[in-house]
Formats: sequence, structure tokens, C-alpha cells
Amino acid sequence: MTDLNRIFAALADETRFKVVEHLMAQGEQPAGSLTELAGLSAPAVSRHLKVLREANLVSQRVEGTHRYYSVRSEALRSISDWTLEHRAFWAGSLDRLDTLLALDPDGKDTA
Amino acid sequence: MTDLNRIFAALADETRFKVVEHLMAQGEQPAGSLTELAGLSAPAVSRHLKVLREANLVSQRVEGTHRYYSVRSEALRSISDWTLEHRAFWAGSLDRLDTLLALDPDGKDTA
DNA sequence: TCGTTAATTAACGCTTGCGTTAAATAAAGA
DNA sequence: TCTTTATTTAACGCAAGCGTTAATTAACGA
Repeated sequence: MTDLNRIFAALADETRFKVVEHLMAQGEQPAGSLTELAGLSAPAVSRHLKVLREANLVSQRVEGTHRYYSVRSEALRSISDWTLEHRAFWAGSLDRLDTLLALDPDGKDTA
Repeated sequence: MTDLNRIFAALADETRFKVVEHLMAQGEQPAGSLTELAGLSAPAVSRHLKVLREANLVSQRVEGTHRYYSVRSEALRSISDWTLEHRAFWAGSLDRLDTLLALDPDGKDTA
């Protein structure tokens, strides 16, 4: 299981996906507030957060009895990087992003 | 389960991930050739391909007794789109792609 | 038509994933 | 210190995922 596979596995679950999107939109949140969002018991959410942590998708900040969670940008970036590695495969020549990347004077992966 | 969740679930499995990367690199391939790549029995690979099909990650072309598989670019694009939707969250201001996108005046082609 | 090849579906067993409630941990506050 | 609040870990049950071998389906070629 590679790092990226683990990230995909983490995001395959709808609850965890929602949590990640929520954290990106709202910023750092304590575990308790995510329980409401998920509509699940606290233990259930706690285990989802553990999966996200083990995939390095989120980080935890401890403050008193609270654990504040936030999304790690590296994880998102690694997904983006993977799609860009295969950009040549999926990007149409008239695509906006493709056009933008074509402007890149010294793009690293412009074969 | 959303479409994107299903795509992530499909890519969470190492075998399927390998198959997808192989198809992107080599282009359309018959199911049989993927059996070797995966190092699994034909039925096992067949079911992995079914998962990929149901996630709309690959398409199937029938020719005689052969089924040729290829990656659907839309699926890859939808992953890329998702990361770009959240680009503001994870992209550093000095990032190359970020810089390129910053050149974009109104989200349409600059060309 | 009969046997071979390509691929899928069926049936089975084992492991993993996910939810629940109950119990444990740990910090705060009365 | 005793109790409450925040969170995680334990224990349990059930559904889903993944692999295997055996059986099916379908197209070819002799």
C-alpha cells in the first residue's frame, strides 16, 4: 500500500471525505464538532479521524481536553501532483489548465 | 457514495491503481495482458476491472473474444478538478501551478 | 461441429471496515 | 478531591472486499 493509495482509501469513505472538505472550508476544528457533521457517534468519528491521521491527511493539535484537527496541505498536493504527472494523458489540448501549463517557460514535465 | 468517492475507492486498491497507471502509460490493453501485470488470477483481475468500470474509470471495447480496456480521461480530470477547487487551501503562493493560475484573469483561456 | 482461447460469473472462505455501546483516560472546574 | 466533559480504546456483530477454483458464456479455427 503506497502513501497515495492510503490517501485514496481515506477519501473513499463519504464521512471522511465530508470531514476533510469541512476542515478545508472551516479550518481547524475539534473532534467534537465533527461528530455533529458526520451524524455518527463520537467513537465512530474518532476512528475515522484516526484513519485520516494514518493517511497523513490531517494533523492533530492537542489543547487541554480538546484535539483540534486540520487538513495537511501536503496530502492534497500529492493528489494534485499525481494528476499532473498524468496530465498528458487526460488533458485535452484546448483545455484551460493545459493552456496555462503550456505557457510555463520551463515546465518540469513538459515532455 | 458520490462519483468521486467511488473513484477514490477504485484507486485505493494497489492492483487497480497499477492497472490504471499501466493503461495510461501503455494505452488500451486486453484484460488478459493485465493479468500478468497484476500477478493474480484472471477472475480476480476481471473483478477489479469491473470495479474500475463501475467507477467510470475505464471503458471497455469489445473485439471478438477480447475486451480492450482504457482509462477514461474524464475520471482523471474530475480528480484534478477537485484538487483545483481546493487549490486555495493547499497551494503555496510561490508554487509554480499557483503562479500560472494567478496569470489567469477570469478562469477562462488566456490564449 | 468440436475443441480451444478469452473473459466473466458463481460459490466459497477469510480478512477488513464500519457502526454501536461500554469502559478507560485525561484535563478542568466546583 | 470528586465530578463533569472531551476523546479515545475495547469488545462485539455484521456487511463488504478480495482471493481462489470451478463452471459458464462466447467467439474462433480446424
